[in-house]
Amino acid sequence: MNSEQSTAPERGDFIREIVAADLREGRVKGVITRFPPEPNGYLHIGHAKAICIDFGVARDFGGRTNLRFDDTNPVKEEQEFIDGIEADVRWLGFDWGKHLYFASNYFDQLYEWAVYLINAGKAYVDDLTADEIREHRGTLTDPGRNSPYRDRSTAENLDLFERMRAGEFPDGARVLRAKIDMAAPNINLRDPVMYRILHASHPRTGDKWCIYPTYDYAHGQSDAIEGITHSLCTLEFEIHRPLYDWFIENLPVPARPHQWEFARLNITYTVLSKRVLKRLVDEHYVRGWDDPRMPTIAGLRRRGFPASGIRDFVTEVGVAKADSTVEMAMFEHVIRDVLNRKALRRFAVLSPLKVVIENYPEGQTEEMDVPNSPENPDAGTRHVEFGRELWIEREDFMEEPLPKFFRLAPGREVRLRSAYFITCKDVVKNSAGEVVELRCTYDPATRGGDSPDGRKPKATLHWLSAANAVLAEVRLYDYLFTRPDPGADGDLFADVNPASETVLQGCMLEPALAATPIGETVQFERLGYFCPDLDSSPERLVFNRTLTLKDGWAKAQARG
RNA sequence: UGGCGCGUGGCCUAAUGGUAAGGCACCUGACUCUGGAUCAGGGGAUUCUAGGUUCGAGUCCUAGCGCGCCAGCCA
Repeated sequence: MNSEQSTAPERGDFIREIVAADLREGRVKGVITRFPPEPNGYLHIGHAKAICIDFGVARDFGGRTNLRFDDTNPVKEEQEFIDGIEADVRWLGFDWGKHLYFASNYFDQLYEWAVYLINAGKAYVDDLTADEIREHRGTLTDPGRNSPYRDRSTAENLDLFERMRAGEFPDGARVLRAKIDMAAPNINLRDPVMYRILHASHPRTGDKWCIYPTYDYAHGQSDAIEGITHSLCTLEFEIHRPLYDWFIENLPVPARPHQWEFARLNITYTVLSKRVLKRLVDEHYVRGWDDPRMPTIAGLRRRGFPASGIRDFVTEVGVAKADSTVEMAMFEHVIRDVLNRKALRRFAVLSPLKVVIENYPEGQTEEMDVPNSPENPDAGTRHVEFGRELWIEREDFMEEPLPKFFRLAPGREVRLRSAYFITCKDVVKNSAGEVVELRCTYDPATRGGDSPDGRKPKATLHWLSAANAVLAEVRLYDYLFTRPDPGADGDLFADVNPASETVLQGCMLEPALAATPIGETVQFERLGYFCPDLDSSPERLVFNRTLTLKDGWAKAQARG
């Protein structure tokens, strides 16, 4: 995925146009981008957009992409997240080769450069507390005031900074700040903090450091060290660019990376904020970061959404600078498009209703040939056992059919897919009046699903032989939130959809489905796309519904 | 209120000064052994507003309005 020698697209999104121009006009000789996650949680589909852009742009111009962890805050970061993020990027289909880096690799260099700035009179140690610093910063409209420690001598700054590093001071006692302009209209330029004291051990550097660089100080220089030509990120960092540029211009860095910002992804009926996702996990609204309802990469994977579909979605959405919220329907459309072409068809009955074929010989079975994929004849056919006792979907029968209901009803004939036409002769009920069994007859002349006399039933049902269907649990998923704009009028957590998961027991599957590998999504005919859950085992099959099929009947019903 | 950015059908995106285009969604119809898929068609935009430059403006200029982001020792 990263080694294609391709030519630049003649016209792409605004970022690709910039890159093409930089190449054409000789500002850069090649293209190196980077994907820079902080390992403080799991990646979500918003990150997938960034990943596709970072790796996609480099690939389109024959360049390369580094995976660099921006691990500058050890109190929030964990090895678990590093591992998870690597796995997610890889699963999405991207390869950083040997270019795996960590901002923490540059801690020594960053420290040296901090000293360089102190010597240049452009950084100072501040003894103000966090509250005092905030107070001195001013507001959006009022300029800030200089710290009383702003004009310390270089010698004193050097001494204090060295002692900060040596661990002489407790957390929060002092910080190193860039000396820029406390009256700058851009608040990021009001003497931003470069280093803070954090007596915390780091997943990578252990206890070597007790002072850590801030993201603002570390990011641009890390890009410079790696020779990143185009530092792509989301819009909220736009206002920080002048600060990155200030560091780059005032430090003897080996290269001058340029940052370009694009709008982050938003999708209706879900939320793409690490902070909120973490709360959903911590407060048990979901079972974990990889819960199939989560918009995390791990959740999407577990839910059965193919990586290629996620990539296609990002392409479909495009890259621009205007804030936008994409409808979930667009995501689902792209996923269905991929799955319709790729997914093998299988039979499964989620809510089984017994059917007895009265005129079918007792004890007889047949192997029916059923296509694996009508979209792709090369996928061949498989055998599905037919017998006297069958399961059909409870919803496929109505004792008193509504006007536009085409499926089975007393006296009506329907087709069982790739099998026979059957006609409902009788309805068996229990003492509560519930339908528990249908007595039907079949037409032996319709074997395979076609009638020699040209009869065409208005409905075709999926079915399973009661004798060999296997039992499974099936989990149905719906939107995580009840409204397209969760939290828009108040508490976001009050908008969590209480019916986002429905667990069905006693579902019947085609026996072959028991061997479906994790990671494969199949279509249960007429029902939707499903995949085995991580909880699934040969002893206890568990399937997730990835997505339903588009359902005109359900839509008409909902419309009334 | 200061700074930065952004305003194109319900949603996303295109146009590179020359007849506002495409996808999603929605609505018809055709076809169909998945009420799926596919195919054909349809409705829907005074390009935020007002001025200006120009033979010609979604695009350039000015002003206004609206929205987003920034006052972490988070990223």
